[in-house]
Order: sequence, then structure tokens, then C-alpha cells
Amino acid sequence: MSTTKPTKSPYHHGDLRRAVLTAALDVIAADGPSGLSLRDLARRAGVSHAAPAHHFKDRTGLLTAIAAEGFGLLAATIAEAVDLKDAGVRYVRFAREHPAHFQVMFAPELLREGDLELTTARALASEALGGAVSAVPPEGRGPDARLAGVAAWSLAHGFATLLLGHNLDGAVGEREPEEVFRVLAGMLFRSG
Amino acid sequence: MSTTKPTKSPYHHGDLRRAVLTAALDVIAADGPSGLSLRDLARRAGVSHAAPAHHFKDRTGLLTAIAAEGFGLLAATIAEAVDLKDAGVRYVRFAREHPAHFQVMFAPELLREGDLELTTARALASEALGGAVSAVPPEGRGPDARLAGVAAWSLAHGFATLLLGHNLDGAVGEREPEEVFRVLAGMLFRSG
DNA sequence: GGGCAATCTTGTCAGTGTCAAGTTGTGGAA
DNA sequence: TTCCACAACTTGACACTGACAAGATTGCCC
Repeated sequence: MSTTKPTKSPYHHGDLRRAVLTAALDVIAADGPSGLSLRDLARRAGVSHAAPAHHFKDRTGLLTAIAAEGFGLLAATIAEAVDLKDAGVRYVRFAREHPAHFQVMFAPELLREGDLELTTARALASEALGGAVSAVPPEGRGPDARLAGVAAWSLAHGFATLLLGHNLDGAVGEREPEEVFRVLAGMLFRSG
Repeated sequence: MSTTKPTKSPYHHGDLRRAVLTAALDVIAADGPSGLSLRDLARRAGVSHAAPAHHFKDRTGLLTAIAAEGFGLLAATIAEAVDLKDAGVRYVRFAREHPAHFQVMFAPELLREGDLELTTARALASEALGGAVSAVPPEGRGPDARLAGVAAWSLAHGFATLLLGHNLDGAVGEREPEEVFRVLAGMLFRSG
């Protein structure tokens, strides 16, 4: 409480956009996107009920901004992967560390599909994933490279999704989910 | 329009529960669970705004009923699978034929987790999936049978989810999604 | 210093979920 | 057949929400 929160709330928040985003991520991680309320976010940030709309236009705009940010973060971490298995592990780790982003990114009915930031960020992530797939030597990925990518993505996405939904609690147990996924990825591509 | 829809709407709808469920499935398939409104469903069924609540208690109750129905349907089709690959294909087909059920089934924050019907239906589906996994000969499923099940489920679930989100439109193209998945499943378990 | 645009507030409207209380119809017991 | 208890549905109300319009405040740039 050194620099932030002056005694009397000033007219200008300072970084309301970020504050609303962060609060929204908290709420979504706890209650899902359906638990999100712009007015609640406004209260949390200590501003009037209509203030958030000025930064995000509307609820869809806020969720679209979250999805775009998520795709950017995902693209960044996938781009650093050393091979496809590592990319999968990073995908799973991303879902665990950014569950709110992850949920919103794959809920198209909540997003403004035409949005430019969203489109470019998603393209970036797709590109990073494609790079990880093409790094696999041809003999290790079967006849169709396109399908190898779909298989890897499906496995990672399914594992991450089921994990976040607590559908794998029993099977994963005390182990680190990323390590479990490493085994699954080994099943899909013989060499690794 | 032979037996249904009498000219003057009678006080008792006849099968309001089913009518609301069906309408809800339509709405969810089109706009997702967030587009669902009890009052809208009531209007579609031609009843007063509070009538649906009498059958489902509240919004959560309606969605829970849908999820339970979904798990029942899924369990039934998985139970008929001849092997694990077929079970995966049926999983994908279920997601395509019942997209609304599928979405709701795996949105835990929208459901009443304690619900008895939900719990039993989900257990039934889990049991059916376990049966399909245990039908695979030990040499074909790797060291850990539990993980083989997780791998199969993750692959099918991820593929189905990405498919419904239109994330695989380019990769799948004109092919039947079930056939594409058959190839993916072949990558995961060498023999098939 | 003056104006201007971004930021935030206030007020309002239609729509929603949920609850409480009343109304209507149905099926089963007497 | 009559009647009554219960299920199905209606009506009315309240608090909450997203969205919009119009006004107030403030920092910034010329």
C-alpha cells in the first residue's frame, strides 16, 4: 500500500483497464465466465458501474480482450518449446497457470469473432503450434503432418480441458499433471 | 400438428418439462449456455415466465438435467462400442450429434454437482469408458492401463471440443470428422 | 493559460432469475 | 359420483444486470 490507493479515490483510476482485466480473471477462474458481471468488476475496482464499458465497450469486448491476451501468452510460451512434446507440456502448463484465459479462449460464443487483436493473436499461436509440429522429423509423425498436428493439439487440449474440469483428479493423483502428459505424448509419437 | 397444440392454450401444458428441455438444447446449440434465458424458454413453450422453474427449480437445475441426460446418452452409445477405437469414434459422434449436451456436461460451474441423477449418469458413462479401455489387450495399451484410458479420453475429448469450436475446420476439410479421428486413434494405439 | 479529448459519473431502461402467493386442473380415495 | 389433496401453472414483485445517453472532471498538448 505504498503508492497505490490514495485516501480519496481520484476521478481517474490510473490503470482501470488492467484492474478490470485482473479482477475478471479472478472471477472467471473461480466461477467461470457466466459468473462475470461488469458491475461487480466496477465495484471491485472502486469505480462507477459504467466505467468498465469505456475500456471494453461491453461484456463481449472484455472477454475478447481476455482471449486475445491469452492467445498472446500461449503463443509466447509455445514459441520457446524445444520440441513437440515440450510444446504440449507448455500447453498444459499454460492451461493450469491461466485457467481463466484458457476457458475464454475456447468459448467462441462469448467472443467478438471479427476483432483484430483476437485474430492476430490467435494466428500467432497457431503459427507457433505449427512450428512445433514441423520440427518433428517426418518418420516420427506418420503419413500426414497436418493430422499429426491435429493429434497433438487434440491430446493436449483434451488433457488440459479435462484437467481443469477436475475430470482427471483420480487418474492423475499426486503426480504433476505435466509429467503425466509427458507419458501420454510418448504414447502418441513413438520416438518423442 | 395432429395431437399437439390445442387451439386455446390449456392451463396444463402436457409435457412442459420436455418442451423446455428441447427448446433449451436448441438455444444452447446456437448460442451456448450463456444465451439461455428461462423466460425466453417459457415464451417459446407458450407458458408464463415462472412455469419452467416448477420443473427444474432454477437455471442450474435445468442445466444439470441436461447434463445428466447427456451422460446417460453417452453411456448408452459407449457401452455398445466394439473396441476402444470405436468408443472414441462414438464419443466424437455424440459430441457432433448432441453439441448442447456435450457443452453443458463439461461446464461444471453451471451444474449442481451434488445432484443424484447427474452423479449416477456420470458414473455410468465413466464405467462404460472404463470397459472400453479394459477391452484393449495389455500389450497394446502400454505399461499403465489407467493412463491409456486418460490418453484415449483426452484425445477424443480434445478432438471433439476443438471440432465444436470450429478450430479444426481447415485440417478436417471435407472429410467426415469420425474418419479423421479414426486415423488419430490409430496413431495413439499402434495395433488399433 | 485555454481548450480538448479521454476518463469517469449519474441516471435510466428493458430484460433476467428467483421467490411468494394465488389459481386452475387432475387423479385418486371415499 | 363427489370431493379433496396435490401437481401444474399464473401473477406480481424485487433485486440485479448490460447497455445507452448525457453530464462532470481531469490530464495533456499547443
